[in-house]
Amino acid sequence: MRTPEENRKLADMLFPEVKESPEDVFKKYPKRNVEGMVLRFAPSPTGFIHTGNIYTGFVSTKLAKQSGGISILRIEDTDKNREIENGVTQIVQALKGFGIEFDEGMEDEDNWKGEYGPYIQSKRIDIYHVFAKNLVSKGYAYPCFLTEEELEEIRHKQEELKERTGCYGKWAKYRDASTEEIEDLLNKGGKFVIRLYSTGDIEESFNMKDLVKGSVTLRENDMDAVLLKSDGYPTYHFAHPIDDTLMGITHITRTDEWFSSVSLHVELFEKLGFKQIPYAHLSPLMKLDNGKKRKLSKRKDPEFAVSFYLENGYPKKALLEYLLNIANSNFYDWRIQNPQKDIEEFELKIEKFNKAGALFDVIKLEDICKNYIATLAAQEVYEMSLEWAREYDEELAKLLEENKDYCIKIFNIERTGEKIRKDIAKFGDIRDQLVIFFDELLNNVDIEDIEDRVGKAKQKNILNEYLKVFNISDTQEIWFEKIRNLASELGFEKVGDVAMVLRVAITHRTRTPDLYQVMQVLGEQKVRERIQKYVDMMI
RNA sequence: GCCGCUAUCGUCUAACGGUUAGGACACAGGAUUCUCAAUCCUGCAAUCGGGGUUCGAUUCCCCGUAGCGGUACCA
Repeated sequence: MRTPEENRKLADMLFPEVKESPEDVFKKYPKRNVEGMVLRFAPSPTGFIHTGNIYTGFVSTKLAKQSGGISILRIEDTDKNREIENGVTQIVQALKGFGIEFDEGMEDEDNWKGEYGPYIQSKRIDIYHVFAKNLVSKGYAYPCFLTEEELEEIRHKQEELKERTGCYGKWAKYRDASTEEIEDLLNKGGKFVIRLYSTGDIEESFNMKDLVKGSVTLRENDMDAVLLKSDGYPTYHFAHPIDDTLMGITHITRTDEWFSSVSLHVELFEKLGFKQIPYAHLSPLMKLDNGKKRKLSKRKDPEFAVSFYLENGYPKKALLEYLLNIANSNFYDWRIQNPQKDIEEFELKIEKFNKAGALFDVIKLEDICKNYIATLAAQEVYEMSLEWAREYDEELAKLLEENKDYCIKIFNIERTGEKIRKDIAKFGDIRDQLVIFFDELLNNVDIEDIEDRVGKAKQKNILNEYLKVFNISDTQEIWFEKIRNLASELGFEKVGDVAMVLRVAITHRTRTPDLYQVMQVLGEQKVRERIQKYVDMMI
């Protein structure tokens, strides 16, 4: 064991450039004076934004906002190996695309807003070093010179002995090394990391409250975890208590995978002399893989990349609704009762979060999307489709731009009144729905064959007769009356058969929106043309 | 292996220790002055297993089992 005096000397030896004390640092980060929750979303800039990121980011900003608090975007870029160019901008843009914005934090690679910055960990190295030095001087941390090979060796030995793997207790070779030995290694240029000098006992348990999980029992930590890597960057474990404390975070919302490290974090809060910030561990989004549930992963599940939803044109708000539904499943009941309200008005409750991970259910998502789009006015559908198309389907964008009024009329079919059509889940579906309204698109698709139902001669007969009575200004009642009369005159039992012949002649499809409305939108001339063309084709 | 968390229809979930275990999505059937969609109605379908505690257990306790997460100089 080193004496307090030796530890102070060691601290100076290790961090000669660090002059500040923790108190000095705290002066730059005054206590906040806010009523609500101060929450942070802290992703790594790996260049891959996944649905889980949107989920955590959305939930954090929503909780902060509805409580009258502050939301922060902090970037955790302490792993240089995983960094990617423009990673920060990508995250910011992706979140912004979903309407998720923060009160403080990074705005792109170099800029941030807020008084508690820097909001990117690579620019906070000097801060971490102040606390690391302080910990060393108190004997709560020490330099460790174990190489990767040595660590590997230790692990093998532990496995052979069936002991827990890791750097702890008697296995932590350098925790009680003498100052002389350390100095010697330093002089030889030995690479080192700074480790926690853990005083926990794995045999001891303690209780704590997690805002989502409730009361939990944990073993004390006894691992001499790495605090500062050999490149001087902090590990997540070390940066977390420091950043969250300095930034005045009131509740730590993070994904469940961190739960196992809570006891380590608790020990760090203690050793750093910080007040423990309460945790809320959010269960992760899962997917079914070969019949097994598992956490969504970046590498294995490209379909959970946010870009997937954007490319297919899932309405962003509907995705948020789906995520809200996963967070607090009573959201759906609320939505049924308040079909028109904005999700801003729904109050998310942290204690209602589900404890187990939820499977990501695309079917349910599509249901929400359909319902969402059904609440929009034709004009809005047009605008959103156009916005999407401009980015992902230029040809469609052109079509929409050149036929604005016509398209709005199309989108208005079965959008008013009692029976609202719910067949659009995503803007990627729009193109297919427009096909029957544009000759140039219609000519490229095969005509659905209904000869089995109604023979050619009869079809021809129906159409010729219909052309004689067709009048575009008929009301829907008269329109239908005419079809019914035609059916009985020509000896058809079912009105549907006659309507089907008309439908196929006009749209080339057996399944379309309300035929009367479709014809109204197409206009008299086009309807006559198409019917005539179909008749001529019948030989 | 070890540590921890979780466990209700296929999925997301609800149920002061007392309910015919409820709802939503999906699915199936029916209704609807045209097909599809929508809408309405009906149906299908669950408390992981075993022990306790209790008059009574989905609910509390224990033991299994399963799933998930962690077990890194990744976050």
